Amino acid sequence: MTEERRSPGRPRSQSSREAILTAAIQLVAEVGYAGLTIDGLASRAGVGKQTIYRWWASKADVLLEAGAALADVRVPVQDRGSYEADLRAFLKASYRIVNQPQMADLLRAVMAEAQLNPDFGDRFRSGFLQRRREALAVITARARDRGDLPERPAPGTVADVVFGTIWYRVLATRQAFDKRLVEDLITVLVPPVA
Amino acid sequence: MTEERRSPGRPRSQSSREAILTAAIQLVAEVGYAGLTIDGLASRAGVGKQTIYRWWASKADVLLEAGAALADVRVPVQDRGSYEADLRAFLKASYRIVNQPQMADLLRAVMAEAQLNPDFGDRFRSGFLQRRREALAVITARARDRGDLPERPAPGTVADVVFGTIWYRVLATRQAFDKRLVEDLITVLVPPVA
DNA sequence: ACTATACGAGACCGGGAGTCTTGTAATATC
DNA sequence: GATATTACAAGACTCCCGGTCTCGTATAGT
Repeated sequence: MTEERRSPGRPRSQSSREAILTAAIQLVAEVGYAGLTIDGLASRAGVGKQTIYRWWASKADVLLEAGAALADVRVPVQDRGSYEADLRAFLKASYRIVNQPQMADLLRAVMAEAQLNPDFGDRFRSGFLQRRREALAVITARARDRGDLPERPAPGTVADVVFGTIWYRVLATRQAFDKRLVEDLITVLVPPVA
Repeated sequence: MTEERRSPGRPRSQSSREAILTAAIQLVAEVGYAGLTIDGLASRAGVGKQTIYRWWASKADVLLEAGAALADVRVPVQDRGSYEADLRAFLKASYRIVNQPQMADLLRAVMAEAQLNPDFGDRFRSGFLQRRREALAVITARARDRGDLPERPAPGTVADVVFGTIWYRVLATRQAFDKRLVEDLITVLVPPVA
């Protein structure tokens, strides 16, 4: 599909790219997002500042790409037979991602930057948040076809509740996203017997 | 209760304090939190920078205090007879606060800063987020006494779901917190018949 | 060979955060 | 009233960081 037309000139250095992504994840964990500087990132990665600016629009875009690599644990959307089973699988995959060591710090940094930098905010919403909602929408759409989906709340509200609760724990209470929360969310979103 | 022991020296200027809080709210709406500078804030308020640094630890602390003033619409905790009625009153009061003109921008700024500045994050959590949770806890505790509270989810999860969903809309989707969401949250949290 | 692009290194500039200084104003105590 | 104490507005000052630019070099296609 992506048969890249090779243009003349020196090609992009993949080793530099990976060094930058790795250094970004490390540095956010070490010094926090506020302490993360482009100079520090460049020196840790052993690259020139210009190499960062050439490929990314901001520190946050570097982190977003690093996070995508860190979380390529694809959220499963296979049919598990029922809305409840599908939802449980989705939630478990989500906490597997969120509970990765440096992932919470990374998510906090990226969400913060999205509030400060409107352009990045747009990229973050359309390139990350929206994709997560669409993954969940596959599950609710299937449940609707199956006749499995409760009347209320609307699928959009399901997404608001699921992602809202997870993000709130990451940003606000800093509690772990544990299996207990998975079951509580299912209790709340899947009607008892119907 | 607060019979302040007056110390010698010129007292704090209340007019400067109010000018700073007002200017902070205006400027966040005008130039965004990222564009809000201490110099700009001081000059808009007609005060010296030192006056800001003397009373607040950061821009975000100014905003937090300004927001408290803006939202002194106290969330009602009167007993309305049932868990559902109490919860509905709480949610309606919450959206009345969140939907104030400059409130969403202010909340976004403060939550972002809480991720960047750990010290402010602690103050924000204990001085704001925790208080909101406690207000809601009054309602769930009363429901428990009344025999009105569902077994699941636990009160803590109720708070996670309520505040999480609201914050997610503010930070992520930027959808309005409307009456539709109030009813959806009640549908989700209050069991149909019990 | 020639052109085009990327690279690491680092100089450079502008702006904002935070501190400090100066001269003045307001209050308590004597 | 005199003195001590604290707050005030204004602005100078330093430091650090983001972002751009320059330089010499490296790696590709033509």
